[in-house]
Amino acid sequence: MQPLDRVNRVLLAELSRDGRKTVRALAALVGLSEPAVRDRLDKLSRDGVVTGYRAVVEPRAVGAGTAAFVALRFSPEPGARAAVNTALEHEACVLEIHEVAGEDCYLIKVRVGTTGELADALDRIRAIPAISHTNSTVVLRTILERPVTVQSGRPIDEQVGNS
Amino acid sequence: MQPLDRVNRVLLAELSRDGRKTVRALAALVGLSEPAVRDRLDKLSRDGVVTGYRAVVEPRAVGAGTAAFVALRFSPEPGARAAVNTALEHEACVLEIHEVAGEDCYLIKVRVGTTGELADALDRIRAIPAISHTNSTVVLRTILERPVTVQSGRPIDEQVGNS
DNA sequence: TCTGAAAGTATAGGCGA
DNA sequence: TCGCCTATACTTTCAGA
Repeated sequence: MQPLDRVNRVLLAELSRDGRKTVRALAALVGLSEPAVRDRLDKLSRDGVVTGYRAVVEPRAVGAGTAAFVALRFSPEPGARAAVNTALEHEACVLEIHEVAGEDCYLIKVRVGTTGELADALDRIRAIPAISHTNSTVVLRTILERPVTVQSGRPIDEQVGNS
Repeated sequence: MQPLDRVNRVLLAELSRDGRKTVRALAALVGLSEPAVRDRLDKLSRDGVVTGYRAVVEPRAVGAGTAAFVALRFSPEPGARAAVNTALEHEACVLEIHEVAGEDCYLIKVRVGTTGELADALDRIRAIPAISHTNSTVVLRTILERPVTVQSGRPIDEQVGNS
């Protein structure tokens, strides 16, 4: 996980905005040949810097328009954590699980279609044995939701000169 | 925003797993011609069901390995909301802004490289005029982080028969 | 729906640090 | 050895019939 060079930062910045940009266009952008860019992309994937390419879907269009954040507490018994993780990961509506500092153990993000489905999901989550307490925050409206972005720095062709 | 038919659900399920899958491969998967699939994809983009294609980047590799959720309260003056939105959106580290039910007004998700940068970001956020109160929850470890997924239902070739 | 031209991608072989 | 190059063969896309 060494720091990325400028070329890789440009490639990542570009692909995190448009994941279908062609290798050819990327090569022209960074001033390298296509095979060189292909090699870099392969390496970024192999190294786990790029974890995948995805279509981003509007949640409301696919029955996931209702979001909530749920703070969880659970007993500190050995094995409880693994059991909780497994149970939560099997819930398709649980999109994020974060271990957090503070009184709560986990903060999770849930997406479902309706408040009724949210109620059902919470029932299932509360039924997970080790979990002792949940505290839900329902999202009324999502104002911004954007992916991790990469700062590309100055464009490649300004690298030299231009004091 | 009518409900998606089975073919579109398969296309979305596939592209949300592999956003670089070729139209040809998708066409073979759903049993339609390439132009037909191309038309469907164009329409899904036009209709806003697919909002884009992106490379997913490992946050730690690009200096965004530290996450926090920050609950915000702000004065209910007219105009305050718009000012807060604008100020938050200009912070590159603010990845999500959710308007929530409950005592807090907003719940936002922040990603930065280090806890020092987190402190700086919080200082800037607290300096936004209308904001009266912040309550941060620092993420110690992210256990799961996955995109909205689409249930494809039964595979296309099982549509008929097979009682 | 088909088909050929254009665009994009993969692979092989070679060069220089 | 590694990263990059050129050249070429192959695949995919797209527009017109």
